[in-house]
Amino acid sequence: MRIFLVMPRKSKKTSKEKFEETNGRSISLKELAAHLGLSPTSLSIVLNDAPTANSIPQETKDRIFEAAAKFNYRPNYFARSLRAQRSFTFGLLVPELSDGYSAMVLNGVESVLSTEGFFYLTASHLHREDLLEHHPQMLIERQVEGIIAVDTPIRFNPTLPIVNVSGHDKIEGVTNIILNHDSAAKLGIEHLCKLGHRKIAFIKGQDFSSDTEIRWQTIMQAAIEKGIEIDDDLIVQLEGENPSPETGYAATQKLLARKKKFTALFAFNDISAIGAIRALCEADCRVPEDVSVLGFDDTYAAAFHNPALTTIKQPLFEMGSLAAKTLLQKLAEPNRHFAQTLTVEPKLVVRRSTARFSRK
Amino acid sequence: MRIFLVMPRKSKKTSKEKFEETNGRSISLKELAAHLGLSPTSLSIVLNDAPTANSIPQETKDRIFEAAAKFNYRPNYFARSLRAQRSFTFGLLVPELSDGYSAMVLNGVESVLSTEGFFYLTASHLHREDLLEHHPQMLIERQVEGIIAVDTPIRFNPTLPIVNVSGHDKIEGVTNIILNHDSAAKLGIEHLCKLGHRKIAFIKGQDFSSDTEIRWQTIMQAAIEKGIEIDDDLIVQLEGENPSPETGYAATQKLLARKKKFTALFAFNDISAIGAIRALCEADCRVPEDVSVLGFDDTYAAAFHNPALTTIKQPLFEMGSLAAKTLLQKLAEPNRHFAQTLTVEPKLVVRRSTARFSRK
DNA sequence: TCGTTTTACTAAATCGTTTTACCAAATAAA
DNA sequence: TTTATTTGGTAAAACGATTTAGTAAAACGA
Repeated sequence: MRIFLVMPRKSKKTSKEKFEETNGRSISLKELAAHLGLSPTSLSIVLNDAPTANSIPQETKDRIFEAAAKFNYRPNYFARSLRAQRSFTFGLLVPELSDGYSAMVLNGVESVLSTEGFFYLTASHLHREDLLEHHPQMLIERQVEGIIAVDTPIRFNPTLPIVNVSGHDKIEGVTNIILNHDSAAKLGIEHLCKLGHRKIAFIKGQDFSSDTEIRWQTIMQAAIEKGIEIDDDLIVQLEGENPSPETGYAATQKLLARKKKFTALFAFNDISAIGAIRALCEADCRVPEDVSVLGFDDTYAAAFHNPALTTIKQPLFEMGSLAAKTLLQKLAEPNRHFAQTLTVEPKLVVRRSTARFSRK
Repeated sequence: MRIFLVMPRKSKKTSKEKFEETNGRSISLKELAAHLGLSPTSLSIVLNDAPTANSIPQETKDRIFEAAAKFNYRPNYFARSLRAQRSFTFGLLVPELSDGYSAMVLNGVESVLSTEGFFYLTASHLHREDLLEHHPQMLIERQVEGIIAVDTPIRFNPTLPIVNVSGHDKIEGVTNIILNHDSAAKLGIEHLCKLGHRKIAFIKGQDFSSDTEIRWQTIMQAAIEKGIEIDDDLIVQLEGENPSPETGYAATQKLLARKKKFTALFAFNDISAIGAIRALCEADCRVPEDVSVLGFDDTYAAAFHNPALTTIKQPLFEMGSLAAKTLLQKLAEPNRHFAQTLTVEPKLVVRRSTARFSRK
């Protein structure tokens, strides 16, 4: 079955004129067929360029195309989907939209889907366990053909193709799109090392974040390789679901309360780095003169923060578009075996929040 | 027709167990009916609690409910939608997702829709004229029951209910949800006045932003009322579609190049205020000591910027939920007349980016 | 007792496509 | 001339629900 996304446009009428021609109601195949004195079957065959269409003379085809254009015929989405058992729709599971992270990924997803005639339904789970179970069910009921999860644990039976952006669980049938965390950690640690930092504090992510564990593991590894000692007192963790810098602010206050000296802070992400900078400022620590702060993600907030954040960039848009492309491929080739992980590369983006450590 | 969103849950089986009972495929009404030795009609009547259902004895009803629960029966979305001519879906038109503004509105929309069994399809137009025409068509083809537009001009024939968040065009059938811009402008201007500012610079929005014109008009009005003179040389306008602070940065550089003195800057939104602060910093203007900067929107970025932004808060989440509620009402009461505009109130949020003007 | 109403259902139409299975006429091949 | 193939279509089934228009039996009323 060939899906015709775009009807041949011969006439230059505006949508308004067409609207009036069809009296405001969209025309059905049956009506169009009646108007042409042909059967719906013939129209369907011609409009979809089905195999049988070669036996239909060009002249008839032209008549059909012309009428379809004139009446602005569009196949009814439900009828077609019911028949074909296809929805041309994906489900998107995200924690929350306004954190900057998911939105960037969605942009990438949409950029691919819109050229393929696909749409997507979004569901935010807010890290709530009940929604993590319920939303996927609802999406499946809506007949989505696949699911793209973003920073979301898979708490349901994967009966359809799934791509998980920043997913780390190895589940049959689920492709994870992940950052090369080893590289990311090395980029971060080496950058701080080169600047002379040895006492580095860390903000770990919330337990519910998919990347928390791997990021922490790789950072420890990279630190060991560089001979950096990680002091337990210099580790704090984000708490709570607030998608604003608030959590990073609170965590850093806790860190400062311990009165242990550190010259650099490696935050879990840009959002928490921004919160951290606020806490540091309030404690009369200058960034970067007294403490260097390193973010993660490179969301829009990073470049224009004051001071501009040095950060490890994740190619979020590309991760979104890769997720969409992969899922489309999975649909196109259901029997092909797909890699369980696709890896993308991070980049160090040096701005103003990190600086050489100078003993005072 | 009553739509049963939630099936009675008698058994405590996990979704996985149920999955195995039905052999992985979801069961159809016909199959379920055959299994019970009844007609599909009877099941439909009972499950939907149709008027005729009173003539069915409770015992039979129980059998039906039980079997439906046991086999985890779900009505096929396409079949039901085809028959009922309903999609339980809205279309959302946004300029872009990752600017913080649209995402907050979408959060509000989703919070309402998810309790009503509705989903939404998102389409980003990036302010491109072709997409402004094309996307609504695609959404309508997908049979959305209504459209919520966010900061988006209506370039199509409104054949279905529409709510436009921050829309200002008066179009029959379109309800605009707008901020009380008079209040907003007054809040901003009065705040700056009280702090002693008289030479105020302004960043206007891009021409494509729905709020640009009204915001500018109301600000001028408020300035006149306060006896503030607006110097043409102190007005700059955002240019380009970049959703990052970049545009505000560029605009402010242009402003500074004019070498005209000003003590406060009223930006079009938080994003551009953040860009402006960067430009001011680079020009060795301290914020707020030398120049006060006032933002607009109160997105997540505002509170934790350095310095924290004083801003005019738009209740974006509420605007989204109000939009969703209104659109649902429009569907429920197609003949009722709805107000052409619904107004929400701004709030002044005083933080650190504005301060008293002190002559040096 | 007869007619009416209520009870407990069901057959068939419908929503708007696509697909399968066919048919009649014309043309080509043997 | 007969048979096979191509041409140019169409009728009907299918997708999976809901709804309309019934029907047969039981209960009720007069």
